[in-house]
Amino acid sequence: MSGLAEQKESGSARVAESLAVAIHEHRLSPGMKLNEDEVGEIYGVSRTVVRAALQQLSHDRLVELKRNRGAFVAQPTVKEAREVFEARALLEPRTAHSAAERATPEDIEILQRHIDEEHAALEQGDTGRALHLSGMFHIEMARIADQSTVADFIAQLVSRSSLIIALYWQRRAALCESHAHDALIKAMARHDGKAAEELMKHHLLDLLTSLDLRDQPSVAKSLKDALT
Amino acid sequence: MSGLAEQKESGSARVAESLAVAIHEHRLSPGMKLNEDEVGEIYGVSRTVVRAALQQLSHDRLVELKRNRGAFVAQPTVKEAREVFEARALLEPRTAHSAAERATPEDIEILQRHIDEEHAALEQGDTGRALHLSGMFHIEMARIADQSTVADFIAQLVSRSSLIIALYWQRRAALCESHAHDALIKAMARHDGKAAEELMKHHLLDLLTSLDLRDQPSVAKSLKDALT
DNA sequence: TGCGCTATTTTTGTATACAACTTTGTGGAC
DNA sequence: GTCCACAAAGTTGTATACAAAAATAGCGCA
Repeated sequence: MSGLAEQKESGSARVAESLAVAIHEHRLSPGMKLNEDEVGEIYGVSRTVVRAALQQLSHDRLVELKRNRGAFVAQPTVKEAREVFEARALLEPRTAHSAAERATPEDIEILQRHIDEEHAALEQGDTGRALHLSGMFHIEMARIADQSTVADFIAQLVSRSSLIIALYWQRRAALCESHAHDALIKAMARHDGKAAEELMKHHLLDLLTSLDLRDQPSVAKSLKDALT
Repeated sequence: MSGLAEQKESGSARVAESLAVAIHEHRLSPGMKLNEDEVGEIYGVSRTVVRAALQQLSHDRLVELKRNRGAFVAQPTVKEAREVFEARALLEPRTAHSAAERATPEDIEILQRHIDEEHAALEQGDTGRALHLSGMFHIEMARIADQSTVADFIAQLVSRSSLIIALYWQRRAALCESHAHDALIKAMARHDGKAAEELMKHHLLDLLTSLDLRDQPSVAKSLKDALT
């Protein structure tokens, strides 16, 4: 599938996607400087497209742009982490409610496939892929709810959550215990909106409490930030 | 204030802001093509900064970017309009609740000033400014709630709402009857979170029902769209 | 006259060149 | 030896030049 079929997306989209994956997988550390020339060299593109990609990632809050200073991998603070999950708590439970009421058998099938792949990835120890699929589950749910505007917000929040989880992860088992997703899909299969809403609410709470948000991130943006 | 004091923001931010205002004030019609050379000439900047501005506006959903085709002023569909207000209904009532509980006397003062200016603008017939201030009221409320992540979403939704209202506006009086904001500020002054939440919920419902979302937008994207 | 193909023009996508700013390194004064 | 000023290097911000794609116009043909 990655041979020569797709060539439609623009260069900046490709670079942004690749950088986003690298950030999610924690290969790019929070706070790391993203030099435009360097990135351009790596992907074989000019600074023009690198800048477009960085601007896009900046809007997704995966990188922070500082005027005349450059782009840095975002380093969500504890406050920001809480805010992201509070925003999700506002959006996702009622979206799950709608999704449960609207879900078709095909939708359930798609979600079930996501869960199965997630399980497989976890068993193989590929936590990065499991995390990605776990996020896709949430995004797919918003799509089922037929709320593309909310879905866009959720997609952004899920993306930021991945970075947050990578930063503040406390215990591996809490990654997004597929039990929660299993229960959710069952509620959706029987179109039990209220149950889905409650399950999602508690799922997000569990996710939040599984993070260690007591102290500041360990990696500082700069030495000054760390030593003052 | 517009003489020579501020010169800090980048060119693209300035262009984006100016275009956004023009779109909100309906001076740029939905569907209108935004030629990069033309825009650049108007603002005396190169296409480079115009493209950056357009990309930013695209992320705010105020313009639509079509690959190899260019940028067009967004033309929200009826479905999109409903979705925007449904998203606001998810976010704003509970944000108003938090804001009411946290609001300081200074916060109330700021909001009151917004309302006063809004009243003044309405009496002067400057509906564009009134609409802008009305939106600022909602954004300020999210700021008071100390939820900058949610505030960013609300800011984007308010911005899109302005365009939607400009498109689907039915009756002038419904613009954002300041009565609703007056009642909200009173609830906040007495830190009545529950009341603020309910008021916001109904305010948004009123806003939505004041729009004429029965049929498609009247302005076509191009002459061809209109005549074929 | 109407249709379809090709050539031209226009516009966007990308690369490169230059200017402005920030940071860093060096040297001198105290 | 420390601090400040200034110069040098490096990076970002912007403008321009070129390539690729789309829109348009002109022509030939039925």
